[in-house]
Amino acid sequence: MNQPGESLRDRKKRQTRAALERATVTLAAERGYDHVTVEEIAAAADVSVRTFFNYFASKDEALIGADPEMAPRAAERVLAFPADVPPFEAYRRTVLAEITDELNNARDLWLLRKDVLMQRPDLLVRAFATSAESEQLLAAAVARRAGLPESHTYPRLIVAAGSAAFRCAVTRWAQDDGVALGDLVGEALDMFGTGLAHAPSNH
Amino acid sequence: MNQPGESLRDRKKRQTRAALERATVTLAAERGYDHVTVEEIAAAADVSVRTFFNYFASKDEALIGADPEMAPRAAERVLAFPADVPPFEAYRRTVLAEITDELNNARDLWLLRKDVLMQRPDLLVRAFATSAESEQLLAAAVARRAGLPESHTYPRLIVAAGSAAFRCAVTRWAQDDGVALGDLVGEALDMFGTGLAHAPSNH
DNA sequence: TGCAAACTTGCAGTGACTGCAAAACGATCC
DNA sequence: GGATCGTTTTGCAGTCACTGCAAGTTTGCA
Repeated sequence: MNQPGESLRDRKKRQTRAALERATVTLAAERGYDHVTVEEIAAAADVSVRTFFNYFASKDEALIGADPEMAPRAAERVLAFPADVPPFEAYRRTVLAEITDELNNARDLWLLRKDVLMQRPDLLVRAFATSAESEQLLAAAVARRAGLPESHTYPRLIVAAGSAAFRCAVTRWAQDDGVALGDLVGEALDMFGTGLAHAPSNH
Repeated sequence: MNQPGESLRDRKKRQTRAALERATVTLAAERGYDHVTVEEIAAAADVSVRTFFNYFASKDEALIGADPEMAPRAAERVLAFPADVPPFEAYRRTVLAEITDELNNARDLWLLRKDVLMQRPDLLVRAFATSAESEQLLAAAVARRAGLPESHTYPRLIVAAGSAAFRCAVTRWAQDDGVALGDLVGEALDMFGTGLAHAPSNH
């Protein structure tokens, strides 16, 4: 018995991963990130500590909910846009689409993460460290769209700009209330698109 | 007895810090970052493990040689440019000046670091996580130059772009041989300055 | 010389993370 | 409805980064 692409096993794995992510975020939001041990997280998700580390390489990763499928999916998205969409624009739309999806699926978790990240901004950066290979994958996709070699600086900068935009946006999102995260990311990416050389006026 | 700004104590502290940094980088380059323990590093620098952690909050920090004086110094530099230099340009020149200084003082260490970072690119990102407060400080300086409130996105993006540019540049520097790091960083910052919307042609 | 402040050190403890080998579990084939 | 095989979970023992604390040592200064 085996639905194409979703066996019992697969379903259980997704559930376990989700439970661990959720436990990490909620506990961290309640008591503060480093007043929660992996042992407690594992207990809350009803698995052993060792299993926690089978799913996430670190506590940091679990907090951010690092999803191994995200990078390949995003890369596909980048490549799927019609040929006349410029590479930066394709990347921009991909990022915004991913964020929209993510917030639709797990807005509550992000609201909790916000609280955690507000107190420990470094976790945001640290969490992105994991994604070195993900960045590589995305950069390759952007490079292909741009007709440039993978080794070129441009696609890497685009991807790095995406991380930077996201980081800044989350930081602001955590401070200002009532702004949509997607809007903030979009705004930041626009600035990267048009260039930082000219300062915006202080209206 | 006390030269203005450089007592015996201060000198010793700088020496210890430098010795720890050097020991970390050389040992990591020789054997690989995670085949070196803090205990060994401390021994090589002739201090106790506990002292290591009095100087660096983590092994990562020691590898990168995180300098607590760098951020304030850079902030001063940003503010020191004549008033007609636009904020992004001031930041750009500051970054390039810092890199030049750093390479002049410790080029050998950076060549070793290059090897380590080539094998563990995530360390570069992780090391930048430490500097959350440094970024804050720099962003404030840029904001002041731009006549914008500290909470504005623009100065934060500039600083984030600086990190991104540096990261990308080091990565390329580690791969291509015979390029100057400063040039790579300058090139990347120029792209951020003029905007990423238009892809460079593949000559 | 002697006191106070700043540094260094050892120690004991916590907790993240890993490798390994055994047990539990799910898929598959007869 | 097993027997079997690959996958996942688990416990366990061990390593190592990192912390707080309470001496001990060194430096700055009067």
